[in-house]
This record gives sequence, C-alpha cells and structure tokens, in this order.
Amino acid sequence: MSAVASQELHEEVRRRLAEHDIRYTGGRQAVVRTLQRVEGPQSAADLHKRVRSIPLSSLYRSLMVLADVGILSKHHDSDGLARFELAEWLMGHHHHMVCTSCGRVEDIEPSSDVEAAIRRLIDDLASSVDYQVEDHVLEVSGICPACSK
Amino acid sequence: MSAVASQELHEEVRRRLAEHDIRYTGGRQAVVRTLQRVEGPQSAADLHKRVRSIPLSSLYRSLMVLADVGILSKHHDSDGLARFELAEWLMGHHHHMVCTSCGRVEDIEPSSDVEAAIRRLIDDLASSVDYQVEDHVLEVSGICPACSK
DNA sequence: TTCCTTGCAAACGATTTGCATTGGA
DNA sequence: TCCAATGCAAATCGTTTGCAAGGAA
Repeated sequence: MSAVASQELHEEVRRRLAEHDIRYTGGRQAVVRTLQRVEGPQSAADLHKRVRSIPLSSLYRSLMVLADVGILSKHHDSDGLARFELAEWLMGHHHHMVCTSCGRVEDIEPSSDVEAAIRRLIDDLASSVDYQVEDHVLEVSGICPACSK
Repeated sequence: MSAVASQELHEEVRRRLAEHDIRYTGGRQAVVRTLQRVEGPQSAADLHKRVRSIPLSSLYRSLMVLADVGILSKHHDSDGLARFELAEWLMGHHHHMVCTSCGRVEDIEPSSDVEAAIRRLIDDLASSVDYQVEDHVLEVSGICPACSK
C-alpha cells in the first residue's frame, strides 16, 4: 500500500514490463521519471512539454502501454483531458484535492486510521447494493490556500 | 440536500433557467425528463438514442446550457466520455458505485450519519493542506451482483 | 533474424461552432 | 419586433492507428 522507494521504482517498473515482454525504453523511462517528480496527474500535453524529445504519438503509446500493465493509472479531469499518474502500488494510496479556482491538484495521503474509516464507510455503502469492492476514489474540491487570499 | 419532488423539479429548473434569461424549451425538457427517469450519468450518445428527435449538436448545446446554470453536473467516465446527471440540489447528494466488469453505474445515497462521517474525514484531510472544502465525490468501483455470479 | 519501438502522417470520434432559419414572448 | 434556440454542415482537437524504418536481444 505504501510507496515504493524511489531507487527501486525503476526496477519494479522494469520487472513489471518484462513480465509482458515489453522493454523499458528511454521514452518510457522519461515518462515514469517525470511523473515521479511532479505532483498530481499529468496530461499527455503536460508531459510532452517536459520531454519535448518524444513526439506526441509515441508519448501516447508509452502512456497506453504503461497504463495497460498497471504502472500508470489514467483518469479524466473536468475538461475530459486524460491524465496519468504512477499507480498506487508505486505511489502509495492517496486522494486528490482539486482547487476549483486554479485547477491545481494536490495529493493527499490519508493517515492509516482515516483510511481505515473510509474503508469501513465504503464497505457499508457497498453492502447495501451487494457490490464486491475493489477500489475507491475520493476527490475533494475546494479553494486552495493560494486562491483563497 | 435531499432531492426535489418530481413534480416540482421542472418548476425549479424553469425558475433557475429564467434567472439567466434562458428558455425551458421542449428539447431541454426532454433532456431533464430523461435524466430524471434513468439511473446513473448518461452520455450525449445515450441521450440521443432516447430522444432521437433532437439532433446531436442541439443536444450538446442543451447539455452545455443546463450544466452551465447548474442544473446538470458533468463528469467523464473511464473512457473519457462526458456524462451528465441532474445536479445534487435536484437529485440529492449521492455517490457512485461502478462495476468494473460491465460498466454499470449505481447511485448510492449514504445515510445521513455515514455522510456526516465522510464529511468529518474530508474536513480532516482538507485541513492538513489548508483547503476550503466545497464538494466531494466518492466513487467506489467493484463487481456488481450480476457480474459476480 | 525476430519483434518490439518509434516517427510521421493520416484517420478517428467526441464535441464545438458558424450561419442562416425558426419560434416564442 | 427582438433575441434566444435550432438544424445542418464544417471545423476542432485530443487521441489512435497504419506503415515503413530503427534498434535491442
């Protein structure tokens, strides 16, 4: 559940890719490295600005491959743009705090007891509709400290 | 917080639109009526199938207008498709349970004490990053009863 | 050699927009 | 009359794909 150490991360990724006979190429490493050092989910365009050496189509292909094998998680922001971040087994489980004013996204890592409480609530909710819970996403929106001034 | 009575709904909508000098036309009523009777957020294509009389471009325009004045809320599914549902002040606050197998989305209305607990947790999380909470979305994914058989 | 990868350009598909027309207050 | 609303076609734009060339094992 907790994040993989930074040094081990690339080895973990390489290993996971190898299981699928997929190479951990320079372009893919650049994507993972970039996502490792920036906060919040990034769009293809965001990443393209940071690794201008990789053409967009290749970037999209890398993102697809990495998401397919579970190294990245993909979701869509309020504008429908696809955004990517390192998957939870690499990043650690976390939630998002989105500023409705500036769009900034902050990662929030709940303390273990808060997280436990969330799970309990979710299990409650799920049992009422007889679902088998796999995962959950909590996204909180509000005004960030910078914008509230 | 609770849902507006079905009969009052259209009056509420008409009122809200009137504040913006926007007419509550047949097409818009069809959209609202459809969203009122189907479960879960609907895509433009979904809605178009149900109200085939309205061309897609007009449908998109209705959806945009209705979302802009806060009658509909818009979000994107895992494929990036825009989906719409009646806003919370009309629908009542609720969360989503998404089946990862068949894609079905179920609305979940948390009991008031569960909801209170969620808010407490969120306020906790938010205070740690000094955000001013406005809203929250909890999306739980798992296997629905039909798919688990 | 074998197959995964990459680049470029073309194709796609959801959504948006220009413009002339229609319709309600 | 006046201005919002509509329909149609064309344009946008993020994303995907075909295909030929490149590269690692």
